[in-house]
Amino acid sequence: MTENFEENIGFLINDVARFLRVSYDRKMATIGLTRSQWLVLSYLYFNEGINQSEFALILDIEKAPLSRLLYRMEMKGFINRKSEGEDRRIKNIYLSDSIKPFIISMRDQAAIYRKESFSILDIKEQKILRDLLQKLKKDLSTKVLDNIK
Amino acid sequence: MTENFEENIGFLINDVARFLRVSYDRKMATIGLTRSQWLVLSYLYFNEGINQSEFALILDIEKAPLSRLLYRMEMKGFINRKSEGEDRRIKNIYLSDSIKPFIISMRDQAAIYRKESFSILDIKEQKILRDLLQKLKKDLSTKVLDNIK
DNA sequence: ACTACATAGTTTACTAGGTAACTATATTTT
DNA sequence: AAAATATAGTTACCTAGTAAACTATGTAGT
Repeated sequence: MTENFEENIGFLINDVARFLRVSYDRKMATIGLTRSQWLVLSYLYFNEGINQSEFALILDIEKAPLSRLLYRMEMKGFINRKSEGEDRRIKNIYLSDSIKPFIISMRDQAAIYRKESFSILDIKEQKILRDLLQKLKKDLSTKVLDNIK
Repeated sequence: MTENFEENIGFLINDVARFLRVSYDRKMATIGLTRSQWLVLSYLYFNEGINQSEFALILDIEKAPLSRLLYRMEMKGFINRKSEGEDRRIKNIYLSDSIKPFIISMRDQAAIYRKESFSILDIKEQKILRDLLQKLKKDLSTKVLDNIK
């Protein structure tokens, strides 16, 4: 093969992301949550009352998939949505009382899992990786915006 | 927030992977292909006649989504599947004649796009990133297997 | 030969992401 | 004030992934 797929850095990033994602999902499934749901709950814990449009920006997904995700989470009783301001279009999102006690331990589990997942790299290597990824992410996000406009 | 999401290396990897994925998908959409379809065609170009189970292993996805992906690609006339061996369960996959001329230029476009995407990092940094990711991937894949068994 | 097990591929049900088109409500322009 | 435009959120349709249950076919054990 003229082009080496194993060396292809684009595929590599996706492979690593998928490994993390899949095994993370499996862990979270044992407590009845998906990765996306866990993420939503974690962010909400520090931003209760945020509206959907702002939340979509923070999570960096489109409003449409967020709408569906929140619908599912509302059905499961994890969150509630309220139109409470002057602007009746806006829905603010709140954690349900029943879910709050779980969030801290959920975040602890996630931190342990993350530590395990990256244990093959020493602290120095992890910092290098983080710096390179931050540089890349920043550059890619401006490039994506350039292409849209 | 006690936990810094911007510094979280797990999220970072997923963010970068998503940026690459989404803008890649947009590029490929202009020539009527999705990223998965492009990948299937590229691999097939060098492995015509492979069967679905082997192909799923190489692509590292489950047989179920591959089955659907190949179905869609067959409907679009990109590939054909033939049961030609002794074992009548096995389907071998071939590129259609009409698609072959496009594959080279498709791969060229992908290479250009990849070069652009990583241009913010110099060659040395790209090598460091690739090495760290390969190390991580190798370790994660064994960890995933450990968790399954 | 018959039974049990294994394998190839498909189908179904779920989560999750994208875009596009839509409704309802606000805001701006004229 | 009315018309045009913008924004918040939803719905519909697409791709794509996991998992589990299924069909059809092969293989191995007894």
